[in-house]
Amino acid sequence: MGKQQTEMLKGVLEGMVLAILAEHPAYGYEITTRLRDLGFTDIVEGTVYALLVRIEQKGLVDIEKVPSEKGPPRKVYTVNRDGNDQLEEFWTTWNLLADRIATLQPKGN
Amino acid sequence: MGKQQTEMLKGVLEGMVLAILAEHPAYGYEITTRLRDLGFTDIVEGTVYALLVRIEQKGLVDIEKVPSEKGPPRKVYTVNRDGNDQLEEFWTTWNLLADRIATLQPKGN
DNA sequence: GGTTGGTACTTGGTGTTGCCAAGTACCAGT
DNA sequence: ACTGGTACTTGGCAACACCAAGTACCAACC
Repeated sequence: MGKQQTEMLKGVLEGMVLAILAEHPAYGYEITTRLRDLGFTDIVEGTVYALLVRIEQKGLVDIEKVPSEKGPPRKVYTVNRDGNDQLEEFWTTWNLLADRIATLQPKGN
Repeated sequence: MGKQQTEMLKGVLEGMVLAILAEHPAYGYEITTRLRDLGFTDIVEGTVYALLVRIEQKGLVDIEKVPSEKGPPRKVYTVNRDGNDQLEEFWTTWNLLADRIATLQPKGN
């Protein structure tokens, strides 16, 4: 996919990752593959890890290190209270935006 | 609205402006007020003008200078062929994204 | 007749965010 | 030993929206 989707992801990817983590705790690599399964085939690992660092620094998640049998230890992320608040805010903002944009879309017109 | 919406607008605002221009040609100040009417009350003038310069340089619009009775001459923008292509691509990308995000939203699930 | 206020566009700098590219580390199977 | 999958890190880059201030033009007002 082109640059267009890249730009559109800005500000959205964080919410998506929080949403994924809200389903159940997960670690970076797992999240990446989950996103790929969702259709975001060209989201790069580095992007996800950087994002995880960011939401960690914002204090939206708790972290636990869990040893893996297949490689380095996993950093398992769990959304905490602040993370849930942020996630809710994300959904309201998103829905608002989506509604407004729908107004502009020449579909039902 | 907060930073969240700001980030979400990235890559979306351009499409919205193209969509507005596709309804009928318009000039910067007009587009800004139109966006405000749509609910984007805190979109700043400077942002819109900068965006217009960008889509002009990308060759997505044609420009005509029209004198105004109330101030400096208006730069009236019209979407051209490339602009329309871009707009269509915007809608498909947007709809795809919206669908995928809907998957993650714990509403109908 | 200078000042205010609305119209209309410009410009330079900033912060956030996702991408890119390369690297580290660990382990299993060949 | 070597490849390949798992798992995380890091440094530099580009795009985009915001911010702040400025220019310019005109009408109306006191």
